[in-house]
Amino acid sequence: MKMTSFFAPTLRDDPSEAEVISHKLMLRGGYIRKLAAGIYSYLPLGWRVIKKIEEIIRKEMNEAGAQEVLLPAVQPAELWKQTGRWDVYGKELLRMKDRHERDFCLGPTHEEVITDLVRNNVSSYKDLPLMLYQIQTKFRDEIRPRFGLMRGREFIMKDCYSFDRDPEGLRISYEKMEAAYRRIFDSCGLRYRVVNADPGAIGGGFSQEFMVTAQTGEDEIVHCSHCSFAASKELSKIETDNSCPKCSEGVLKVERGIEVGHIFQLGQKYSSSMNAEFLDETGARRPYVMGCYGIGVGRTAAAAIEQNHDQNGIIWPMQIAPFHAALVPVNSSDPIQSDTAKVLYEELTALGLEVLWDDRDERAGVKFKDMDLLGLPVKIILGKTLSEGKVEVSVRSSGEKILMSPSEVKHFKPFDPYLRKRTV
RNA sequence: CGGGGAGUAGCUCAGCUUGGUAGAGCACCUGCUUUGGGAGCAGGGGGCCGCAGGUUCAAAUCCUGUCUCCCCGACCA
Repeated sequence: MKMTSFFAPTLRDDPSEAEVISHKLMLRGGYIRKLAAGIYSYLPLGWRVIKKIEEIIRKEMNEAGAQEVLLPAVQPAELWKQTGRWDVYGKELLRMKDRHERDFCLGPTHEEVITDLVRNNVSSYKDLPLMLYQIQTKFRDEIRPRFGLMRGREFIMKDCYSFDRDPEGLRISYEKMEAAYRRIFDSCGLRYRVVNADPGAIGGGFSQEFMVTAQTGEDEIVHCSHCSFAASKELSKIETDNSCPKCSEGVLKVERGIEVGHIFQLGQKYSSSMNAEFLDETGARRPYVMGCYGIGVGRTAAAAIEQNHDQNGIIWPMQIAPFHAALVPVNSSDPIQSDTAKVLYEELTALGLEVLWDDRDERAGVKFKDMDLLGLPVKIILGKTLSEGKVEVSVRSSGEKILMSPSEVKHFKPFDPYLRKRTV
């Protein structure tokens, strides 16, 4: 993509409406724009990041045996009345009426809809287990939306639901999901902890949260300095600096985190109230044993920024960066630089690499500042070293700069996983 | 919803106390110079001062109402 034709309106000043770093940087970098409180447009850069995260999620969900569906965002009140949540959910549920004065709501979550779908179309134990997921825009009329994508009212969420015949089946489905979640956040290049949590309004029994660690996180996590023990602070009621209840070798420390995923063992909460049942081998009717598994996609992007940034801007992990590299000819009026840029751009792009070519007629400083703000993992700089036949490859996270010939750029290690493998 | 703060150009803000008909920096457009970390000079475009009403000869400025946005609390991916 050429910068001159790319829609990425960057700002020099922090917008006054933004308080947290991810919100500031996403606005400044031209990733998002606000339409109303807690409601944002994703600009090309922001949408690219969202799609990267979504693809990682899809891959792991599919491999875990879940199948992708897309459920309606607009849902009839009747379903919500069956589970009692029409009255319980409160003002967070955005309600509306159609032209016939029938009650509807904008889905904040989809337990009712998915349970309805499955009860109407699955009736035998032979069809279980079943795992279905979707990636969709949710709406929750939060009392106080804030921090940009961190807590929006409209937000993109991956929600997955498992249907099993018994608690043992649920345990297996849940463990598959937990493992898939670990792979997802690993693949996103994030550091995180898995903590035992309070199921809250969704209900059910056991639940765990996936917390991306960052000093700016809203939640406090107690974790062991020695083993993998971790719990949310309010739930654990454990004092810090005590010894670990699990391994007793480590000492408990507090850390801050951002909740990006939450997985629940729901049990029969929804299937019972909605009469969602299957027939077992004996012909007996039994309610499904359910689990549900959510990931905040936009929040994951925001959390990645909270965890990975510096004074100059975002530092994306390569896996979810909107582009793998920035191509920066320092002086755009230098024909050697622009010719080399064109050749390199075409070569790298043909190999499958996503390159943002800063072909603007700007001074070097402007381009460097902008590319650092955007947080692209690698800058390929064509400048004074070009007279010696070298380009400079600069790593955003470490500041490391490596001189190499233009033809060597495609062999730069960090690009490896993203190169289209050619059949020989 | 309770408490606090703010709405003036695309962004950051000044002007408001003491009413006299709107400014700066950045961004944008044109020209010239410049080209390795947010350049310089010259010229230019852009704002019914959130909205409605009131006071006044006169309102960005004073008064009333209203909407929106942000921060702290309860909620959550």
